[in-house]
Amino acid sequence: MITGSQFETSFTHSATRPHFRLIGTRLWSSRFLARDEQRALEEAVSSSRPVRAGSDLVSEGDGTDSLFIIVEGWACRYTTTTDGAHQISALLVPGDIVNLDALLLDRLDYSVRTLTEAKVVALPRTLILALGAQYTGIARTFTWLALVENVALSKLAHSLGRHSARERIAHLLCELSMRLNGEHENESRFDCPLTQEQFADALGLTTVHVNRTIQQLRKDGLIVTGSRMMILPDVGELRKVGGFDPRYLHMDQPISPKFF
Amino acid sequence: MITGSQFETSFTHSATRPHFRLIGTRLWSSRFLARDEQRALEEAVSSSRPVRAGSDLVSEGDGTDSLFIIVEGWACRYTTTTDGAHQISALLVPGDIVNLDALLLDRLDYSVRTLTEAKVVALPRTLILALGAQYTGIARTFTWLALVENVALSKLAHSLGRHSARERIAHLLCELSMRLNGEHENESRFDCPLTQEQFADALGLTTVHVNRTIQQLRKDGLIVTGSRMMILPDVGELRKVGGFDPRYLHMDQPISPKFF
DNA sequence: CGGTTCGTTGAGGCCCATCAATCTATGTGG
DNA sequence: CCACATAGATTGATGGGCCTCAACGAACCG
Repeated sequence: MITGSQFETSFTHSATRPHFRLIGTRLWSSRFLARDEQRALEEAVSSSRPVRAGSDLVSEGDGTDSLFIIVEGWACRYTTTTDGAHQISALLVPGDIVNLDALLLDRLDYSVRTLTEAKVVALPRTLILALGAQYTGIARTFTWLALVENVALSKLAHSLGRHSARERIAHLLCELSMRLNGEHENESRFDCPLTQEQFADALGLTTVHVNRTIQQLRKDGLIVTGSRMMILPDVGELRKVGGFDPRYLHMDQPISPKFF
Repeated sequence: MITGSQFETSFTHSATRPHFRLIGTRLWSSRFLARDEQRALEEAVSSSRPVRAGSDLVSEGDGTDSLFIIVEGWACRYTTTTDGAHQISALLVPGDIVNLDALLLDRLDYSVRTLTEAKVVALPRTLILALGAQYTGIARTFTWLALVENVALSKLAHSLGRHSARERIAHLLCELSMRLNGEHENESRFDCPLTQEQFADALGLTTVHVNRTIQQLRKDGLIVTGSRMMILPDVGELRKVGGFDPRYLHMDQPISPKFF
């Protein structure tokens, strides 16, 4: 197991090839970033570092000196209670920030573990804070990212509190499809490395019940699964099942002229 | 029902008595605020405005021009799905910010309704954004607030996904006790206006089951309820039942010297 | 005094958990 | 190349936590 502090020491903050690493990330596509602010962030990011599957990027209780961004692979944020039960609070795919909280909280309340082999880059916290003090757009971007995460967590709470197993699974699959593939009317397919146990931990269920419910969805023709491949033949129908409305993801970034 | 836009028009932004309104709020006690930044915020806040119980402060889909802070009374953030089920994602007590998301999102993904008569003050969004651009501490404070809300929502998700009804109720009561009264070893009591239906909506349960579980907690001597009064005779024991660890609330604000 | 809100109680049943076993795929070392 | 180990998916039997439906009681109020 890799603790956060051991982990980040092996990053090199070379300014040699700083470009293009952030392109496509949530961070990069913020509507609040001006061109020079994007460039400043690009120069703050470290080179990418490979991480093995199943290792902890950060652990509960850590104070971490860097924010990490997933460049390749999947990870998840999760909490553990005294009784040993896990709850995954976020699935992290390429472009997502791993530990936004580390920016201003000196104690993390969750752990983050890779679900596959992954590559991550690091942004030193103090550097981001300094950039945020200098560039308004950068400060706003990180606040915006935190607010968007809030919305996603509210949605998760609603799903866990008020939806059946079938609805929860359908909703999660619609969300993953949207985040990975964007808007699709009909078929959508993506590489999904999640085990049924991880589905269970994300949805507040047991693996047994996840299994049976997925079988039911398969039988209904709503999903098709191959080895790590997830196919949603009819996204529209699956959205109805899960009560999925993509707006909460705030993936579109329309510029309302009179916003400021 | 009062929509957000109708609502905020009736605020007056007089600079006559700007002091003391924010004292005790989460916002005010941020460790990131310097003295002059506190003063700048004080001057940005409107006079307080009374709101009737059961009225919506903001509604899903709104774009709202102000942030509201509860000065008196209780409210809740909640989401509704197509099938009509409610899920409360946050209980708001005096000092809490109602709609932090409105700062940078142009579409709210939840509604906020007062649970009692209440008084709120408003902070115009554009003014906060301007202050955030000018004062680093103010920008950081709002980011910090968003991050702390993140942690609370993760905790809620864990509770909904992995805890029994008994544990969820115990946990919520411990949280409310901590937020309202601070740290208590033994007895803690507070005015609790929540109906059992609202408990149910906050905990992902039905009113019937909340009722039976509360009765069990009463029988076990863990809670005593009078008219709107909630008494926790043994907070320590109740914390064990709910698996409650107050650190996630981030209410203490220790200054780690080398944080920046 | 009738209406409304909220709390309480009972009967019945389903969704999902629990426990445990089997099956399959993958990988690893001899 | 096979024996074996391991992770993950699947299946069955059983039970319990929580939901549903429905009714009633209690407190408050115009």
